[in-house]
Amino acid sequence: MEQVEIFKALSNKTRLQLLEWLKDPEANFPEQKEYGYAHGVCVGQLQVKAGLTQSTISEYLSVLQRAGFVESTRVGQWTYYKRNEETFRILSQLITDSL
Amino acid sequence: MEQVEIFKALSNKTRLQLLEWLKDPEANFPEQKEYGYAHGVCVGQLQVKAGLTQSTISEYLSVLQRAGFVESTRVGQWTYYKRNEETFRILSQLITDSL
DNA sequence: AATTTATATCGGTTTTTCCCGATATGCCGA
DNA sequence: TCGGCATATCGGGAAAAACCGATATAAATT
Repeated sequence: MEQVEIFKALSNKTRLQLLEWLKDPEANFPEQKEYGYAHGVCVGQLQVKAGLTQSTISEYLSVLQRAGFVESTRVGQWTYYKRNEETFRILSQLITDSL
Repeated sequence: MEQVEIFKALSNKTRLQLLEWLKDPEANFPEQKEYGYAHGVCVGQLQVKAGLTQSTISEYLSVLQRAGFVESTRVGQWTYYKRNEETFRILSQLITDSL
């Protein structure tokens, strides 16, 4: 992934918001409590909270995934997304080291 | 400055290139040796090296300045730009702390 | 097999970004 | 004060991004 693509992924308010929400699924998505948070949060919950259409959120999650900020797990008919903290650490390091 | 604006400033190949060149003015802009590097590199040098028009580079430097990545100094008819390392440190910190 | 539910993908409209040429501004030397 | 040089700003065309609604796919339910 190109550096510039990484930053593009972060250049959108909604996408930043999704990443922030995913920092604390329990607090931000209590509706999902009965299903657990092991693999993160499913697309539908994120979509409702963001208030944009399903297609848009799906696309945004895909952008974040291509940049490495989230990973997805398919469970039955649901796709769960959770943060990949490693990528954030690497990015932080990249900024101090090579930017 | 909004977080998203910071990342937008970094979402362009040429702007990232400018920041990289400014890390080592002596190595990347030997033509400017006789004028010194105290205040960084002047717009014209950056423009020639980038191979885009003067207006584009001027605009890009302005974007980087608004985001805090560079600062400018006017000396006679020249405007010199240099990196503001503090901003990079803050951004790196922001990513580990709040992103 | 048919229906429902969750997500992904596709095609299109609007907004934003990229990058240009032309022009304005500001500083300098003749 | 004029002409020239460096930079900034302005207006615009082309490309990309931000969304949307419609449709496709895939799994679960009947």
